[in-house]
Amino acid sequence: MASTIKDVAKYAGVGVGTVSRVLNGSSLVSNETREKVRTAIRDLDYVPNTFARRLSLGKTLTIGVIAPWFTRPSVVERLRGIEQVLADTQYDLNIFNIETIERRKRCFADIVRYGKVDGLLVVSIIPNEEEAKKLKEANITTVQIDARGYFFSQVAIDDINGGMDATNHLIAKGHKNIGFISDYFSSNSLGNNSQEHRFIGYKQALEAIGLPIRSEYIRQCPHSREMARQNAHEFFALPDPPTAVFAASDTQAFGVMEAAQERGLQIPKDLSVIGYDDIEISAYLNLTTIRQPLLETGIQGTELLLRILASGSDVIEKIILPTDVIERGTTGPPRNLNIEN
Amino acid sequence: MASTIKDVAKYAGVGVGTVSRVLNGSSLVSNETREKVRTAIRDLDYVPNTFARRLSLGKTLTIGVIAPWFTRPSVVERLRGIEQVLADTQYDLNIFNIETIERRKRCFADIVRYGKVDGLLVVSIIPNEEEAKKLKEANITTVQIDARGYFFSQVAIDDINGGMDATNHLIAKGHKNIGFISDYFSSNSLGNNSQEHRFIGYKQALEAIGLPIRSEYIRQCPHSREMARQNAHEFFALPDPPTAVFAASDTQAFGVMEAAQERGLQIPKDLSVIGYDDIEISAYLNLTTIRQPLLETGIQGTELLLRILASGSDVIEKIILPTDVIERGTTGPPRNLNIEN
DNA sequence: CTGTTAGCGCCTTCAA
DNA sequence: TTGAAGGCGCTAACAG
Repeated sequence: MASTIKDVAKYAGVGVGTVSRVLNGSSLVSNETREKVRTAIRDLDYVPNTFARRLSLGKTLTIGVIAPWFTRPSVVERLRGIEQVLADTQYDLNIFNIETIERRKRCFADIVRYGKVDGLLVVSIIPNEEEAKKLKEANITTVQIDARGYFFSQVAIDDINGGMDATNHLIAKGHKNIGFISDYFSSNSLGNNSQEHRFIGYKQALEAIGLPIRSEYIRQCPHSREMARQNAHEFFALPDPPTAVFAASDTQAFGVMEAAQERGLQIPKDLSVIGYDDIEISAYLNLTTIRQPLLETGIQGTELLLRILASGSDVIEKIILPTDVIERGTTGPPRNLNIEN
Repeated sequence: MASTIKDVAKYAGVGVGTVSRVLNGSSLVSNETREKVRTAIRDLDYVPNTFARRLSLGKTLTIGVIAPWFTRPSVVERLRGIEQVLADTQYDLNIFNIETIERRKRCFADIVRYGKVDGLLVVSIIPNEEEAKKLKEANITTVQIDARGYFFSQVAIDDINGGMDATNHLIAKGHKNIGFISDYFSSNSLGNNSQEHRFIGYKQALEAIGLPIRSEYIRQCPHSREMARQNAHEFFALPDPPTAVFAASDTQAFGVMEAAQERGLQIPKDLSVIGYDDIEISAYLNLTTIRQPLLETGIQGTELLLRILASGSDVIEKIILPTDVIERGTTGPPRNLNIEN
């Protein structure tokens, strides 16, 4: 059924080597022969067997992606970008979904052990030193997406800047008492520092205009609406509660909004809320937030990996993509602004 | 670096054939030899090269998944189930994301052309007759998930029953005027008939208790909140508007809720709304809905495919998974129930 | 420029 | 029960 390179060679009246050469774009073929081979390929509807090719080449021609929280919309969006660029290449995609720490360990171990990928895209987590070392020993070209770190090239967001933008947006509205809720800085021990960077941005924005960093305004809790809700309630119980809250993820922003509603606070009159991510529901719930170019990180990360794979370069390249403030209905001036002035 | 079957053979003092035999669990090996080989494998940390294996076997040992709307939470959940069971097998996973009709055509064509998969999982769409024929000719074992049809084995939901349950839930609350909004019955020409089945369930439930099927209560529109919103407004403008609406997807239910809000209708006092799917936000928005076991369809579909691949059976097997009514805050008795009685 | 041939690593006969 | 050898389809080195 499926024809082989031999069939093509026979049909075109040439040797298999020649067919292989035109297949791989070698310039050492006369135009005439090349044409003969091309028509043979077309006539026979020949498609090279990738496995034979890989075996012979000693390459896997596949890119692995290891990503946690596979179900989160933000991750899916990145995967879409990755899939999109890989679809037009000879590379296959191999997805490793990490849901637990054990699974993470096993994934990294398997990847180097089975040697089934030439390149690896690590999404939203930072390989630790040991993992990085093994990856390099196994000669697996690695690029990180949505995480900083020192070992590999990366495509990331400037989370410090994003955190600063969010905070400045609130400051520009007239807020002085600004709360901050985020996930734990190194959530799940997965080693992503985006949360911390957003916090640093928050801090720097406040410091820049001489506002105090008040520890009672700063909270970390698991990445869920529910936990954010509980923590927001503690904000409201403060003698001098914040008039605005910057949540380091939209999901947590929703928790804050829910708590506000339960407390009878109107948004944005009594409380402003700004999130981070701009996931799909955020527009629906009218949340002001920081948008990051999710799809784009997937695309650029993959292109970067492909580039490195092709060039063999080993300089570490860092691409930083910008964030945008998306202003919707959950932020406004604080209620008592006019009274104070 | 990576050791080969030859290294193992030499180390164990046997021939490569023997190593291959223990690798593949042949019984034609003495226990003693088997042990020798096993320790050799362990000592050398040997892992067989899958590509060589595949080439030799003439099998791809990979499962393809073709799925539309890759970004929808419901699809992601199914993929999770698929990935989960495949992770413990020798099979690789190859995902084809369909976003347009052209892409769909190309995917099906490529899959048979390149012959890169042994088995195929088709999610939420029904292969048409031509596609089915080609798949069979190419000897690609296929299982459908979340779609009915006659060509292949499948794991699906009983959407008729689900539609009936949704409608009966409304009826039990005392509603007699029940609207129905769904996607087009064959949306995007992708050939999924779940929408139609939900409608059939709706119709049967009404008929069962002698309620009329009123065409002005039935609307189809693109799968989006916005379009559902517009259509809901047309419901409300009716001289005798429905007191409850069954939306065939949660997304559309949100559109109905939004319209109700704009119209000043209180939910569930003035209008009951029930959705379908139980996607993640639904709990947050307190939507009563029909839950379907998404992850489970992925798991069972994959297991079914693996089973067929192993047995070579060609009887068409259909697995139907149940749905559940998840009652939350958007359904209640109609306002005028007490007046009427 | 082109044909021939030796692997790539594994599985599977075929003898022994 | 086991070893040796041929072949899966392709690439690359070698000779011409």
